This record gives sequence, C-alpha cells and structure tokens, in this order.
Amino acid sequence: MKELAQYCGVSVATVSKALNDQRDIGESTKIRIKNAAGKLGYYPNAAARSLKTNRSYNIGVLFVDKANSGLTHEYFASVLEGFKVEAEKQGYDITFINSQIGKKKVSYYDHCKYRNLDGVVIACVNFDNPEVIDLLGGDIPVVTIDHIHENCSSILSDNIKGIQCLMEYIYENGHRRIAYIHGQMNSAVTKARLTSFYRFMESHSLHIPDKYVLEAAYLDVGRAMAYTRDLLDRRDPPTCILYQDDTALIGGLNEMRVRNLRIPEDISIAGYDGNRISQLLNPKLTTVRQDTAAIGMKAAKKLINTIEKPKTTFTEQIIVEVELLKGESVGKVNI
Amino acid sequence: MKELAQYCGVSVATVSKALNDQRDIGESTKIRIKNAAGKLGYYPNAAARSLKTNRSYNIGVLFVDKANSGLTHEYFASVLEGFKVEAEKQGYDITFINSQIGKKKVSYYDHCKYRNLDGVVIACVNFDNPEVIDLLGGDIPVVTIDHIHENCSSILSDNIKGIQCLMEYIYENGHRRIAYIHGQMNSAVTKARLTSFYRFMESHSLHIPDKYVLEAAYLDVGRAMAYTRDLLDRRDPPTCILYQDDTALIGGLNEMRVRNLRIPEDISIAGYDGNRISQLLNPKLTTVRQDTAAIGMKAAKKLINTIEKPKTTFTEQIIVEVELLKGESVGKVNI
DNA sequence: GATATTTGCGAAAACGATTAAGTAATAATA
DNA sequence: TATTATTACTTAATCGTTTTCGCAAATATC
Repeated sequence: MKELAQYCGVSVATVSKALNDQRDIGESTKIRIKNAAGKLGYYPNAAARSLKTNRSYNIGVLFVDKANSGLTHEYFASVLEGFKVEAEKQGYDITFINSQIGKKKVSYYDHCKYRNLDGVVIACVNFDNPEVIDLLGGDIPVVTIDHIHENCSSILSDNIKGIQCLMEYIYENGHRRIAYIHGQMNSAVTKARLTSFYRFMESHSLHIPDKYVLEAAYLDVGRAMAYTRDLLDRRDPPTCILYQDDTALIGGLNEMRVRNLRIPEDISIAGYDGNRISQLLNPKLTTVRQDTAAIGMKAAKKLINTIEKPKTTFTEQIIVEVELLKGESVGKVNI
Repeated sequence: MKELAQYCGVSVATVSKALNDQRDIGESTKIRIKNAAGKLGYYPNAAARSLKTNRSYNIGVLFVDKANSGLTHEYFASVLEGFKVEAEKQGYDITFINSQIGKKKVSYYDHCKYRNLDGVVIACVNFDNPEVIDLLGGDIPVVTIDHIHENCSSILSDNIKGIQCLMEYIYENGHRRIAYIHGQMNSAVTKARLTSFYRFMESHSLHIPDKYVLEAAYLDVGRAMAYTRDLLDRRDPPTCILYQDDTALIGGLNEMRVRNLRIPEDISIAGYDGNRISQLLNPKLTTVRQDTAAIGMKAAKKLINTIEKPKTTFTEQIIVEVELLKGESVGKVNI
C-alpha cells in the first residue's frame, strides 16, 4: 500500500479511501489509484484489516458429529456446500472451528474470538455440549441448522411435514403395519420426525407395536440391515419399513434381496434425504428430499444479515420445505 | 495483553515472551504470567500475530471440481477430513480458498496472500486451470493430492497397483472379456488407472474391444447405468465390468437387477474406492479401497513439514497403498 | 575489587491497514 | 470582498502482537 501511495504520489490514507470507495476522495484520483492497484497487483492484507476493523470477513463452521464422520456426512456436506457458495458470493471466507489455539486446548468460543470470526454456523453437533452452549450464549452471531435455540436464528428442514407426507402416502397405499428405524434419540431432528410419526399414528388410530420402532444411528447401514432382519423374522412382519436415511436403507434393501423379496410387491420401503443415488436405484426410492442447497444458502444469508445489520435482522426460525419423492418403492396393499 | 501485563505488574513484552516460551525470561515470572493468563481468560489475537509474524497458522484448501460437487464428493470429503484432523492436531486451522477478495475477483494465489495462508493443499481440481498453475508456481508451500507437479510434494493413491491387483484377481478368476467404465480423461487419476489397465491387457495378451472401454464421469450413476445397458445388449457382452467408482457402480448394479442377472453367477462387477456401502451390499463388492484417512493425514504432515522446515524437507511423491477388497462380486468363469 | 558475562525485564518500533482530525485550496454565500 | 462551506488530501494515532535493542542487577571471572 505504501508502494502504491508512492507510485501515485499520494498518502496511504488516500489509497485506503480510494480502494474502499469512501466519499472523502476525488473521482479522478480514485480512478487513478484503482488502476495503479490493478497494475501493481496490489492486494490488501486481511490480518491488518481485521486487526483494525474487527471484521474478518471470515465465518466459522462448527461441524463435528458424534460419530466423527465429520465431512463424510453426506447431508451436512451438501448443506455446507450450499452455505459456502452463498457466503463466498457475499465475500466471506469459511474456516473450520475447532477447540484449540495452536496446540493449547481452548473453548470453541475462544477459538472464534482468537480468529475474530464474524459469525458462526453450527450444524451436526451435540447441542448439549457445554462448549457449544457457551458459543450460543456468546456475543458472536450464530445460525444453527436443524436445531432451535432462543438466542439465534435457525434453519430447519421441515421434518414434521416430511414424515407426515411420507406417512400419508404410505397410508393411502393401504399400509397399516409400518415399522420405523429412526436415528439417534438425542438429535432434535430425530425427535421431530418421531413425534410426527406418532402423531400420525394417533390421528389415524393405528397401533404400532413398540418393537416396530427402532433406534439406530444415521448412516448406519449395518444396523439397518440387522434390524431389517429382525423385523422380517417376526411372526407379523411389517408391510412397509421406514429408514432413517437413504444410505442406511441400502442395508435393508440388501437383506431383502437376500430373501428374494420383491420391492414393492412383497415389501415396501422408504428412505429419507433424497440423496444422489435414491432416484437411480431400481426401484426408485420413495423418500423425502431435503433441500440441502436451500438450507445452506438460507443459513448463509441469515447469518450475514445478522452480522451486517444486527439492528434490523430478526431472530427467527426459517423452515425449509421438503419434497416427497414418491418413487416406486412403496406399493399398494389390499386392506 | 495490556490488561494481563498490568495485572502481573510487568510489560507487554514480558507477557509475550512468557506466553511464547522464549528464553529471555525468568522461570518464576513465566509461570506467574501463564497462570494469570489462564485466570483472566486471555486469548491471543490471530490477526495481530499474523500481521507481525507473517504466519497465520492457517492452511488453505482448494477443492473445486468440475462438476462443482465440491464437498459432496465422498472421496475428497474423507481425504479432507483426514487432513483436517492432522492439521488441527498440529495447531493449524483450515480455510477454503476461493477466487475472491470481498466481492472482487482475484486469483487463487492472491487470495492466499490476502489471507496470509501458510500453505495450501490442492485436490480435486482441474489442474490445467491457469490460476491453479499460478498457485503451484508461487512461493506458497503446496501439496497436491493425486496429481504430480515438479514444484511441490504430492500424495498419490496407488492407482497403478490398484488396477493391477484388481485385474489380476479378475484374470485369475477366468475373466477375459473385461469392460471398463472409467472416469474423466482429463484427470491424472484416470490416466494412471487406464494405463495400468492397458498395460495389464498387453502383458497378458488380451484383446479388449474399444467399445469395452468407456468414458464416464466419476460418481455419474446415470451414465454408468446407460453404459451397462449398452454393454449387456452387445452380442458379446463382457463377463466382468469395472466401474469408475463404487457409487457409479450402483447404476450398473441396478441395470443388472432389472435383467435378473445374478451377481456374480451371471456377471461379475468391480468398483473402486471401497466406500462405506461397498462392503455392506450383497454381494459384497469387489473393489479397491483407497486409504483416504492416510492420504489426508500424510498430506497434512508433509505440508506442515514444508512450512516449518523448508530447508530440510524434500519435495517428493508419497504413494499411499491401496488394498484389494475381494468381496464377492467377481465370480469364477470357466475358460 | 574491578571487569566481563549472563539474566531478566522494559521501551519502542514495526507489521499493514483504517480513520479521526487537521489543513490547505476551491467554491459558495452574504 | 470577507466569510463560510465544501472538497480533497495529509498527518498521525491506533488495532494487538512480536522482536530488537538497551539497561540494570546479579553472577561469574580474573
């Protein structure tokens, strides 16, 4: 910048103003300086800027799940991808948060302060974690994904409606003995889906045996396979099985193939997520597509609004629509 | 820090020295200051430190693929996960690189300079991109994944041996008419695998019709399905089909199921990657497991060595072993 | 006991930007 | 014309660290 100032025969202050489009500057010099900046290949120094302005144009991502699958988690990876695209469009970079500074253990909050992050998006973590609670209670703008917290906005995939639509479709096809292999109970997502499931049962006066509702972990193909085996071995097997997600469903699918069960003639199945392969399998999966790109994008927009216009931005829950993909894996049952 | 200095009755210089374990400081004051730092909840300011030292303890990740699947790319997501774990263990943070500063378009290189990144790991991009070449030719330590460049170290999954082992296994099972649906030709990975494929053919005096070798994109389930259809419709269908990856293979699998072909009795298939579901399908997939965790970890170690000990660190290619997972999807053929 | 060396600490400059305050020159107003 | 307002720029302080250098006290050496 000094160099640039010298080259243009002005002071560094003038250069700074020119490049930041301040008004305290003549039009002609502004253009001259900008051109020179281009020619000399000038780029600013983020650290200096951040130090002076307390704005890093850097957003933190907290993204650790229990199983430590981290980025391998397809759903969150694609949410993050959507987030990244929108954040970058608005001039923000993305940095992963962890709980260290150098090799010293610190809290997530301190890490954010250390890096001077402008905001944080939290997803896929154990929200009971005291460090996460600290972060939520702090002074850094936060947006959470699929989890409600009073202090911050959240983006929620419409799990209630997702399961509801799915159940309606299954019910309309005549199914009454419906099993549900669901995700971890400590997750808000699971709770929402399960509540919606039971609510549907109740409102349609269906009785579901306890043994039909089974807890597994998301993406746990092996467990899904084992539970499917158990369910199919029962004296009164279900006519339809819901899985926690499309990936885990593969485990179940598998078990059915071993038994030469045709889908959907002999048994119906449904997944959740609407991921890449779900619509390429044969039969196409009946599933609920979550709009990960929209979730990520809305999270980024909301967070950046909260950062840039804290006074005029509401704290709110934004619900993102889901879409029932009817597919072909749920068939008609004669009642 | 000023506060801390006041609290301890010393100067800020002394505090800095104490916290950084410099030698120019008394043992007792050092301990006193460190304790006080803990009590007052002091954390350093990354921007100030970076400004002064020209070290950000921040590593950039360049990670854009053609299809823009970005993080959704399972292989690279898990490589990145491995990278992240190791980098964080060594006190580095991870930031995504893009080609903007604020809302202004700049080169990747300039972006790195702007953020003062200590090093960069490049994966999954189009290495012909002039901006990427710029970055490789610059003064920032770089490690590439699955791509060789003279200026920097690279971590390479052993694609040559992977395909070789796979082919040997298939050959030993009596297969002679082997088709290969491979990935994009502009990728070094594809070239390596294809070279290895042809080399095997040559050394075993096998003739493979041109129509048996087909270019698709990685993860392109649809294309894999379409090509499988073509192959199976031929007068001389292959007895074994190799797919570009385990995910795309699902497309082929699918087409076979439609035709009621039994695997491996009627037709054999093999994938690549050894991903999560490959060993949970029935039959278990014959595939080549790539050690993504090791690739990521070694990339991080190499990069950090290059950053911290530039004088004593070799530029080298590190090859990471693959493992043939025999699975059950390749069967015996009578010759 | 005089001198040299080591040790422990402080003062101050520097990193590269932003910004409040000040200052000429020019334009507008009375 | 004298005064005020505006414009365009400069000066200098500042952000929170690190680091060089200087200095005094303590210790070692002769």
